[in-house]
Amino acid sequence: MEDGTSKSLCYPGSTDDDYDVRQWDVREGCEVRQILDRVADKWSLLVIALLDCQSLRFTQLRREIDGVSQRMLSVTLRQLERDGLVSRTVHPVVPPRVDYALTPLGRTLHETIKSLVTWTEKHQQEIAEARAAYDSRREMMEA
Amino acid sequence: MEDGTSKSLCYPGSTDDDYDVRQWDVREGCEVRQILDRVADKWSLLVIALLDCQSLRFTQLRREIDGVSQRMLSVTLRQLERDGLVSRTVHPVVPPRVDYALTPLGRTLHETIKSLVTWTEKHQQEIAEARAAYDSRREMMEA
DNA sequence: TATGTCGGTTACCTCTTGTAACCATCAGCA
DNA sequence: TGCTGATGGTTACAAGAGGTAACCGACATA
Repeated sequence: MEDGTSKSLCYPGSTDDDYDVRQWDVREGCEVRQILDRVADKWSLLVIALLDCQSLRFTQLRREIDGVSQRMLSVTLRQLERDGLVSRTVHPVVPPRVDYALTPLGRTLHETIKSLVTWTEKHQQEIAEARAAYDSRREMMEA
Repeated sequence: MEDGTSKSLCYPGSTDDDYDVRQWDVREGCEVRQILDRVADKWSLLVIALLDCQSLRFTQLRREIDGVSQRMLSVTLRQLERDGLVSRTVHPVVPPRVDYALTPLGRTLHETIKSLVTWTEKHQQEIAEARAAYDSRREMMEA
C-alpha cells in the first residue's frame, strides 16, 4: 500500500528539456485509471449530479437524463452500484419500484462532480467564443 | 443569455412521487452537455492534469500518458485547443517542436480536475472493497 | 545510403454504444 | 375474459467511437 506512488501533483523546479515529467503513476489498467474512467463517464456524471439530495426511480432518471437509453442507464447504474457509489433499493410491489440514491461514498464524490458541472455552466460562453475563434481562424487558413 | 436556466443544483422540499425532479436543463446536444463530454473525457482529464504547472511537448505527453495512441492524443489536444483550454506553440525548427500548455481558462478547470483525480486516489481502496463485496454477493446469488 | 527524431495524418478494424424488440407481473377497464 | 399500460429491466443487432499500424516531410547522425 505504501509503494511511494503518492507523489505531488505539482512540482516546480526542473530547468531543462530532459527531466522526468512524471508526476503520478497512472499506468493503463491500474486502479486509479479504471476508477477515473468510471467517474468521468458521460452518464455516470449526470446520474451522480442528479442524485444530489434526492433518491430517484429508474424511470425518473431516464426521463431526467435526456438522451440516455434504457440499456446505458441500466449498465451505468449497475457499475455505480458495484463501485459502492449508488445504492439500489427494490420495493417488492407491482409494478416494481426501484430507488437509486447516493451512498455516503457517492456523496463525497458528488462535491467534485458538482464543481465540474458548475465550472461548465460558468464558462460555457468563454468556450463557445474560443470555439468560434478557432473555427474562423481555420477557415482563414484554408481560404 | 439569461434564459432562466441557472436553476439551483439542489432543492429540498417536495413530498411525493409525482413532482418535477428536473434540477437543471441539460438537453442532449446542448452546450453544457457538449462541454461536459469534453472535459470529462478520459484523455482530456489526463492531459489537463499533467499540464498543471508545466508545458509539455507532444512526445512527452505521449510518453507520460500510458496507453494513449498518437491519433487520440492528437485529436484530444486539438479539441482542447479549440475549446481554449490548451495553447499550442509551434517552434519552426527541425525536427519540429510543439509545446502544449494550459491557458488561463484551462488553469481554472485544472483545480476541479485535480480534485477529481485526488478523490480517486484517496478512495480507490474503498471502491476496490465495494467491488469485491458486490462480486462476492453476486456469486452467492448465482450459486 | 540507411536510420532515427518529431509531430502528426490516413486507412482500416475492433469494441463500446445506441436502437429496438422483448419479457414478467399485475391493475384497471370493457 | 381478453386488452392495454406501467415498471424495470434484458437481449440481439447496427452504428459510431476508439485503437492499430503504416506512412509522411525535413533534417541529423552514422
